[in-house]
Amino acid sequence: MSVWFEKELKRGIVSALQELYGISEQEDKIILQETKKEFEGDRTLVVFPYSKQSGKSPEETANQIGSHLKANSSVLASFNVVKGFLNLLVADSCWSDFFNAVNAEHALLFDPNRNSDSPVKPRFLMVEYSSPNTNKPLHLGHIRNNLLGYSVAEILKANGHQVLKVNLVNDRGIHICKSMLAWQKWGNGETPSSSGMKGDHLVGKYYVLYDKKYKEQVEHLVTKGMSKEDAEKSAPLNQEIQEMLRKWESGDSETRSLWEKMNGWVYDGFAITYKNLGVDFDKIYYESQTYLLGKKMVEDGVKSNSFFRKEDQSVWVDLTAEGLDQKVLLRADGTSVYITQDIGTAQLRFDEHKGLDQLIYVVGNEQDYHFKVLRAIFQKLQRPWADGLYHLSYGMVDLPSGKMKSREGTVVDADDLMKDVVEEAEMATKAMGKLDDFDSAEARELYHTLGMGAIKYFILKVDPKKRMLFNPAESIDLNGNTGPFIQYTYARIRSVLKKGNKLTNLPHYTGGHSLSKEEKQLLKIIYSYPQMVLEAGQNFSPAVVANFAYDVAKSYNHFYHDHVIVDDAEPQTTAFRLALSGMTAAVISQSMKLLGIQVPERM
RNA sequence: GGACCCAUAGCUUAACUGGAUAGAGCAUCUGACUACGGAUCAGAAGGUUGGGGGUUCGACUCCCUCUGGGUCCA
Repeated sequence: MSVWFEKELKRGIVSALQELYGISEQEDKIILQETKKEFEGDRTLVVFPYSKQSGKSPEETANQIGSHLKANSSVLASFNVVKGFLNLLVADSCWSDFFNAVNAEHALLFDPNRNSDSPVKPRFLMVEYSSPNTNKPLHLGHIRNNLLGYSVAEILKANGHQVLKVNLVNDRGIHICKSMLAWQKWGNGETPSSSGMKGDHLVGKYYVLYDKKYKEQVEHLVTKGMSKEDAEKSAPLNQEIQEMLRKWESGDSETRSLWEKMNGWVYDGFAITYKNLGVDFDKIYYESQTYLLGKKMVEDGVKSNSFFRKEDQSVWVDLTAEGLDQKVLLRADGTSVYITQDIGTAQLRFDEHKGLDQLIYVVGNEQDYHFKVLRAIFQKLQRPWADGLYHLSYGMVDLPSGKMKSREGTVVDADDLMKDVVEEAEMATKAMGKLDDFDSAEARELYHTLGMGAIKYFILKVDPKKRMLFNPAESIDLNGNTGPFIQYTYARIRSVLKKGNKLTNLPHYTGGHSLSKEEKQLLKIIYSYPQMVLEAGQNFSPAVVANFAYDVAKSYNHFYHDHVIVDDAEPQTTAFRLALSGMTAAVISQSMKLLGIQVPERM
């Protein structure tokens, strides 16, 4: 397909370098960046690196390459040189050809291999995200995790990969027992239906209650003269909780059935939260089902001398050669630690899914060390897939008041937060009085779309690696660089298209429309969609997609402001602009979909 | 004690992985067509990219150091 001028430019540059200076350069090594707005041109070649080899000044080198290109390429309209920057202006026909090709074949808009000779090799990937504990409800930190995981999975799919979304539920351990014990002692048989509470919140309530009672006991002992450390150990609740964990591990039927009952409540609650968040999973793993495999693997590792046992019977791995520390894998009493179950889970996944290339863990950056260790362990065990373990590490969400602590109740609850932003969207929409003929169900759906659009965009537009600040007291913005701004632009385009569709005498666009500055700018951005998806996939960054969607919306609004789209007197221009609007809407909708954000037809 | 991460305008943040005059939004001030949707658009003001040194034709980006914040490992 001749539409794709970049290849031709690169080819031209390669032969210019060869013929002018005898420099052999690979075509895919040539980097053409977008020309900055202040300068004339579409693509820029930085020639500083070549000027050394050419023996000429940067300016002269750029001029020579430019002239050579101009003489040998039909896609180049003109060029100019500023210092060592060679700015290339592409012929308008390139953009028109692109427009016509997409107009005829809509799927070209999103084809990941559209601008490239070497298609991305499809891979088989697994993305683990969410990973909640069953002792408390989801909070703000989980929201970032869920949105990131879901979006990254969608982006990778858009790159042509096969992707499995999985969740790992931390459903066992001492913290789970705390809620169970507190409920048993003080719950009086309370259930989600008897209390009207969401199951995860109910269980979370008893987790907090346990902690409160436990602290009271410890304090009481301390006032009697015991040291804090001893008090923490000998508090009656601590004794009981240890006993409960032992019972659980030995499979005591009463403990197990309480555990199943309460976890069931939590799962019902999570299901609602996940639904509201709009995330889902292809498969759910439970630590209670994988930790034994982890233990077994650790024992096997001792036999094969990958790990070693200390006198106190605890098992360790020595990673000092890899620049890490020694790390416990099994405690002296034989109980497993965090990483034990991760070992089992990873092994299970690669056993279950033959051909899995990469396992991507979406987990906060406080676990950076943990995942370095995990990978080093599998390298030590010589698993061929060890290098396929990838930790997608993201920054914490900070509150103005400092860190969230669930035991102290200083958390931003996920359900509350979603409710708040949806209400915020409702108030804003009502204030604008745009509800016209919405019935109440439609209106509710719209509030949800807008509220969730606001919070999702707000979180995803920030580079995942960076920690971000979230102030729940200040309501989420709806104007400017926000989800609703993009949603608004989409709804507006749909509205224009509707008007255009009513025209009875509208011809099919046959060409000949000469591009205005704004139209060309919009086309350029639309053109870059596959490039953007590729970059987002390589960096595991929804932020790239979010910023792109904003650029598209902004660019469209600019165009919209300066041009009349539907004009009875200009049928060809109208046809062109309607088609361009349709492409814009499609690109916005698709980008937002990658972020897990819906776009409304009206708002 | 050891290791890792972060710092950009009053606030929230971009910067194509070393390129041109560091872009946006919010907040502030000024302006826009009797409208294809004003949740829009145009403009003003706001920066020694935490401080100092180094490498380079060129540094927010790489190296060293200091300061401040955060995290992890015994």
